[in-house]
Amino acid sequence: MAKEILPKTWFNRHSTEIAPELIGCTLVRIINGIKIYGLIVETEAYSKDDPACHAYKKITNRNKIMFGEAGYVYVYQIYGLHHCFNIVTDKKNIPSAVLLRAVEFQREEFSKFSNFSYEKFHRIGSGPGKLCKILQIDKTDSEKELSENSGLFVCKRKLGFTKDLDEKVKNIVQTRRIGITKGLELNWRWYLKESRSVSVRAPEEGLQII
DNA sequence: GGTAGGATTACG
DNA sequence: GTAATCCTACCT
Repeated sequence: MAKEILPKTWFNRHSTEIAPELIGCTLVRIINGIKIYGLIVETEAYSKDDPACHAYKKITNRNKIMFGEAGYVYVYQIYGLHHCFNIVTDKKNIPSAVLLRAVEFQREEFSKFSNFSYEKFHRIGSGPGKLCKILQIDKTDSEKELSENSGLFVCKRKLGFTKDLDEKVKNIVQTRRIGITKGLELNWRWYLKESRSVSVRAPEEGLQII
């Protein structure tokens, strides 16, 4: 399992650069002192000048964290029911973030969840709301810094990840974002094609690949 | 002070 | 296809 923590400075770039690079990295959530590891398999980028971005129009109390420095957490509630987990990217005053849309758990992680068997719940992290639910992420986590201390951080890809992808003839699909009404022309979603935990697959899967 | 609608999910 | 469910942003 990956253990090298990505420093805050790693996120200090455009969200469209970060989002595909986060595929294959590991989100680590600490609950009651226990580390739960989820492989990041689907992300979306949001940025300045992007009509789908919550910070498109102006700074508000909700979105202000996106205007700050990279490596912080932005969580918001949607449809009154679900939470979405984002990592703030890019330089200060350039509002942008990457939405984590799906994580995949190895079979052994399931012993850390009570009442969730691998057989029935292997897609328990396949959706932005679902991954927040299983990892107990909510608005109280918003504006925290990614760190061991805050119980939320990201580890870099394991050695050989990109090489493995090359051998499988590229395996990251780039396609349209989900659930938005504006900015649909931007293909700012990326997912790991081979993952069983992708939330929504693109009909054109296999055409646009990295 | 009121309200439209949303970066979703689960179920039929 | 659509109900569930509530906060935020934006309007008066």
